[in-house]
Amino acid sequence: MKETAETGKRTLEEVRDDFIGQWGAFGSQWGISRTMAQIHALLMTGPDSMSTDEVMEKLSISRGNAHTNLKELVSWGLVRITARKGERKEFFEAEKDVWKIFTIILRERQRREIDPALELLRNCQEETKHISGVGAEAFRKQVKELENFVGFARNVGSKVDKLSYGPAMKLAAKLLS
Amino acid sequence: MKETAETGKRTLEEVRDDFIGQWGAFGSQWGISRTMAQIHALLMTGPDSMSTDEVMEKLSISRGNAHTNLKELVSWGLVRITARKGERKEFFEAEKDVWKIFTIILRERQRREIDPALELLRNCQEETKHISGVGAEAFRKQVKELENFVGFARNVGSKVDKLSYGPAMKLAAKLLS
DNA sequence: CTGAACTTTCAGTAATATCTGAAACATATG
DNA sequence: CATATGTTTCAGATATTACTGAAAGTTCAG
Repeated sequence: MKETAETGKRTLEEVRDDFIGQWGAFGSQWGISRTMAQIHALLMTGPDSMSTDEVMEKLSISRGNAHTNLKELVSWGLVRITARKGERKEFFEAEKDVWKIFTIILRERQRREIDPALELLRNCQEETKHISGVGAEAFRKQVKELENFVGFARNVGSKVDKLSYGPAMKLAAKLLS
Repeated sequence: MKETAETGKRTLEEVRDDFIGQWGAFGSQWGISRTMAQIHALLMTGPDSMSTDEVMEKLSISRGNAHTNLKELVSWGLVRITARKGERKEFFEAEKDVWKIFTIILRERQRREIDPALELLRNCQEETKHISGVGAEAFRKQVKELENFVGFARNVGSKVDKLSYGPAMKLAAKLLS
């Protein structure tokens, strides 16, 4: 926690760099790479779009790393490519609307994790249908219950995904009351 | 996908081992270690509690690894230590109730990830309160919005945590209608 | 107390995930 | 074209995380 000697106050740049670093650490606790989360934090909290070179510079990372993670963010839909007149370079700007960010991540994780998990659970039941015995019963029962729950969670997720911020808040207000 | 040559059907053990393996892979996409997820899957889908040695044997892992991850599961509250009469060893049994499993994980992640994130967001606002300029405005605005959203999500999570399965289903039914 | 049964720790090793830097590729400009 | 500018790829290097196995620690029965 670097700070100016005199006042005990840190500059915007110091606070922001700190934020970006820690946000990256959070990201890596999830399945997201540290750099991807950092770039997202960088673009999200800045006023302007940035080029690959600016991102490299600001985060002290290699071109390859910057490139790969920027494109990964674009593929998630969390970052868009924009143009600046008179410039040939690509510039990147982040989605800033938190509800949109949330639904994008929700959708992506459903697709990448929930759906395959559901399929696994269904297959396991299908394949052990014909087997009897205490072991098979225990296995099937638990897998069935997991499937019910995961399927249920998936439905809730899909529904929430379709909501926009306002209605979602209203619904939550009801829940929280 | 090993299967018996004659029938095209796999045995319970084959299907279950496959399930455990894949469940472990899902776990490692989250912040959970592969082994921890595998042990949980193993205990959850079996009819009986198991000793450390049985877990080692079934998953072909070392004693140290089995031990560490079993204790980690116990610290999460996903696994309990039980005794068997006439045996000095510790036996481990998993929580099987899916709603309980869900709320345990929810609570643990709130504590480990959401709360620290909220603190970060609050600090960042506090520390940049006094700074002006377009960069500072953009930063503060975005951080504020993130804080609102994360705080909101935390509240919803806490509320859900306190629900039991029945009421939760009812609520969800309303949401899904 | 002594040894057997069991649990815990941890230094070293292995596996995995991530990053770098440079070369290949693509495209626009004069 | 030839060159400059910008993008993409990827083999090798590095960093991070997880695992092993053996030794030390603990507990209990006789």
